[in-house]
Amino acid sequence: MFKELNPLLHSELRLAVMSILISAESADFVYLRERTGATAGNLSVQIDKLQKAGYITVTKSFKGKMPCTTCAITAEGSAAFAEYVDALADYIGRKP
Amino acid sequence: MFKELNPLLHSELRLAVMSILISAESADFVYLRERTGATAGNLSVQIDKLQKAGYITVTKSFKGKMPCTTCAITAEGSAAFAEYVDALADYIGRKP
DNA sequence: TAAAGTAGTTTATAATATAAACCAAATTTT
DNA sequence: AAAATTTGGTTTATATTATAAACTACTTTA
Repeated sequence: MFKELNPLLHSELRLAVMSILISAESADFVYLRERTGATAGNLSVQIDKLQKAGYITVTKSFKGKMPCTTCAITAEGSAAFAEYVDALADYIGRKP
Repeated sequence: MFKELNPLLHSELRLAVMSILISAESADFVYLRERTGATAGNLSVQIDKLQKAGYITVTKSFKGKMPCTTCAITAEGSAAFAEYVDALADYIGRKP
């Protein structure tokens, strides 16, 4: 009955990041920090986990002279997100 | 944009328990353990947390000679669950 | 009556989330 | 141009959480 909830996605901040990237396709560190309201430290750690899981790609570049970290969702991340949402339906009683 | 996800409900097992109690109104320990697939120890701890939060009531009795722990959702628990589901919609992009 | 099962609780440990402290480079202020 | 501040992060320490393993108390079965 209850499907397992992917623990990598079952985290408030990582879920928020994935949620943004699902519709934005690409977003930089500062944007993600502002949209989620997270601290930079926390965001840094969670981005790292999502990247290591292969759910997002992280690209480092410069915008002018300032460093810029850009994140984008991968096909794998997109699929995992969809699966998570589907599993959640069991718990919250809303069929997708 | 992203509402806070009630950390008491944002837990796989506690969410499963609440989900069952939302539709069952009352369920005993063994039933909850079987439905969720959780270990008795974990379930015991999580039931305790939900009770302390005022989200469920826990009644101890005997079925024949065997002890029986029965859980039921409270109005407060029901409201918190609804609020959690509503907040989740922000993250998973499904309006309730 | 000994062994095995039931219904849990307590406790120890592993995993997680989070913020605080830090760093290097860029920018602004004096 | 030196000092102070801001920006864009990372690392690390700590608090919280989840979980299983070990335990208790009692019951049933062989």
